[in-house]
Amino acid sequence: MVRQKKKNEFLTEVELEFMTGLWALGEGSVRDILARLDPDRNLAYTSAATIMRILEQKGFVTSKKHGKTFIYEPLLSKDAYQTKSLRNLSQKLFDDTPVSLVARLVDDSNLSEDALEEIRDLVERRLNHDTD
Amino acid sequence: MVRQKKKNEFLTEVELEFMTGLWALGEGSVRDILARLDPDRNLAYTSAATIMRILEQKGFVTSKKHGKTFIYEPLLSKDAYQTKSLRNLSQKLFDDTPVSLVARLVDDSNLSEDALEEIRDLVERRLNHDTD
DNA sequence: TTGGATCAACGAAACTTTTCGTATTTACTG
DNA sequence: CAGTAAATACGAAAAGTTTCGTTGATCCAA
Repeated sequence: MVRQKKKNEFLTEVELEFMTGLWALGEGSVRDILARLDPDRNLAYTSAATIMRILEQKGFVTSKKHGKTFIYEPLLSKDAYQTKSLRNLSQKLFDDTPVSLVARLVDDSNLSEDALEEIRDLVERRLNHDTD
Repeated sequence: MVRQKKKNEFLTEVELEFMTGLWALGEGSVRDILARLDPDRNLAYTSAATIMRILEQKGFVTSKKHGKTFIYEPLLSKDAYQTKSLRNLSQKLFDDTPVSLVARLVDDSNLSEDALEEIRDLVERRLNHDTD
C-alpha cells in the first residue's frame, strides 16, 4: 500500500502562482495559465506543465482531456484556500486568536482610513446579519 | 564580493517554530528553546543548534557567548514579522486588498460572535484615536 | 589535572521545490 | 498517409530545507 508521504495541504510559492491564474480563469490549459503570468517570468512550457502535473498529483486540481490538451480545473476553491491560509497564519503566528491578527492588521500604518472604515462596516454587517 | 543568494525574508516552517520560542523567551540558549517545543517533537540537540546557526546566518537573530554557550536574541521582532506576513498574505492571496482578507476572516464560521465584537471594537478604537 | 558532560562546528544524507531538456504521443494539414 | 507542430511523460539537475552524526572545544567536579 502506497501512502502519501506528508500530505502538505498548502501550496508552494510557484503552485500558488499557478493556482492564482487558474482561479482567475475558472479553467484552462497549461498554455492559458502560462499566458497569465508576469511577462518577465520567462518560464519554459515544460516547467509549467510539470507544475500542473504536480498540482494534480497533490489533489489541488483535476483535468479533462480536450483533444490532445489537458484542461485543468481547481478542486480547491480560492475562498477555501484563503480561509485555510488565514487559519494557519492565525494559529502559527497569532496564538490562534484571529482578533490579534486583525489588531496587527489595523495597526499597519500602510492601511488607509478608508480601508479601516470598510473593515468596520463589513464587521458591522456581519454582526447584524446573523445574530442567532 | 560574496552576495546573498536570494535573501528570502520569510521564515521556513522550522525556523518559525524556533523563532516563536525565542520570541516568548526574549532570549535563550539552544537548550532553552528546545525545551519550549512540543514534547513529542523529539528533535536532536544538534538539529536545534543547526537551526539557530542558520537563523543567525540569515540575520533573524544575534548571539552572545555566555561561558561556552550561545545566548540567542531576535533581531526581527514578532510584531514586525506579523506585519510582514500579513502584507505578504494580503498581496499573494487577496489581491493586495486587506479589506477582503478581513472579509474572509469574519466569514469563517469558526469565528465566534464575541471575537467579531472584539474586532469591531478594536477597529472602532483605531478609527477614533488618530483621525489626522 | 584528568574524565565526563555539554556545547559548537561541520559535513552530509534525505527530502522537497523549481526548472528544464529529451523522448514520446497526438492531432491536423497537405 | 506522411510530416510537422504542439502537447504530454519522464528524468534529472540545482537549490533549499530539515535532520543528525562525528569531531573537537570547553567547562566543571573529583
